[in-house]
Amino acid sequence: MPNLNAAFSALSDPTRRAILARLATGEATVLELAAPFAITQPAISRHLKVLEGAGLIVRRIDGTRRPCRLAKGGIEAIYQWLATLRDALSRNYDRLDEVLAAMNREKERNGHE
Amino acid sequence: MPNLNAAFSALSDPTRRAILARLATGEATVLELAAPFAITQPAISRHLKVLEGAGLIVRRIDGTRRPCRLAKGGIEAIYQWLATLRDALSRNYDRLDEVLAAMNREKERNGHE
DNA sequence: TCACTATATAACTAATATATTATATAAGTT
DNA sequence: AACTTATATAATATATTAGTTATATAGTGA
Repeated sequence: MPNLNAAFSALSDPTRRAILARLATGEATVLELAAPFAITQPAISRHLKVLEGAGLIVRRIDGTRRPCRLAKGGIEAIYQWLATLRDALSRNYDRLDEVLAAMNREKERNGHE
Repeated sequence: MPNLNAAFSALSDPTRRAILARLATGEATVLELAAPFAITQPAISRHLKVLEGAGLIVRRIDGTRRPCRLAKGGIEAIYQWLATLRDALSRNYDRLDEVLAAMNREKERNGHE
């Protein structure tokens, strides 16, 4: 059971989503990740800490560098949660629409606006 | 372009995720959605407002009731964002692992710890 | 050793979010 | 009309978050 709270919360920030998108193309160091943004390095370090805490990235040590990459497990976990919701929705959607349509038809018959 | 910030932020709250899971089984009113939780009705109303603002649910009017259901489009949008990230990750994952393994082998050869 | 580079942490500020209670609104019932 | 039910809104307290600047830590290389 991964931490969905932390993971979705981490994803709610556009800077962090951009960092993840960048990491989808491969490993990168903190400064490399910081480069495209107009915010300071400490701010990026904090974003990375959030992403790591949420299980969305992992880091390794290479001298003074801390290269980051995506954590497959964490991303898969939230993907699965959403997939489950989406599937349940799809399963019920047509039926639900039918029910609602029927209710509307009934209202019409009863002379409601 | 849906509002990913709002959508992921909405999903970061466990009460709201539980509400969505409940709605995956079909429409429900505010009080029905509030029933399982130990928080007040106004708090639930706010959660629903957040979910609606994020495009994850829609509401209709039925007398004094405001039945809610999942908004297929919003859920599909974030699902797709995650699917894209996941796919990019999968595409790079094996190759990346190979690169990292190669780097480690090289380090070993160079006598690093 | 000294200076430089890469990153992290601390202290602080400003903005945002969640919950509560109290109250308003509007529809349904008698 | 009066009472009840379903929901929303306002006011408020508290907690969390994201950013800043300043500083610390730890490798790297001359």
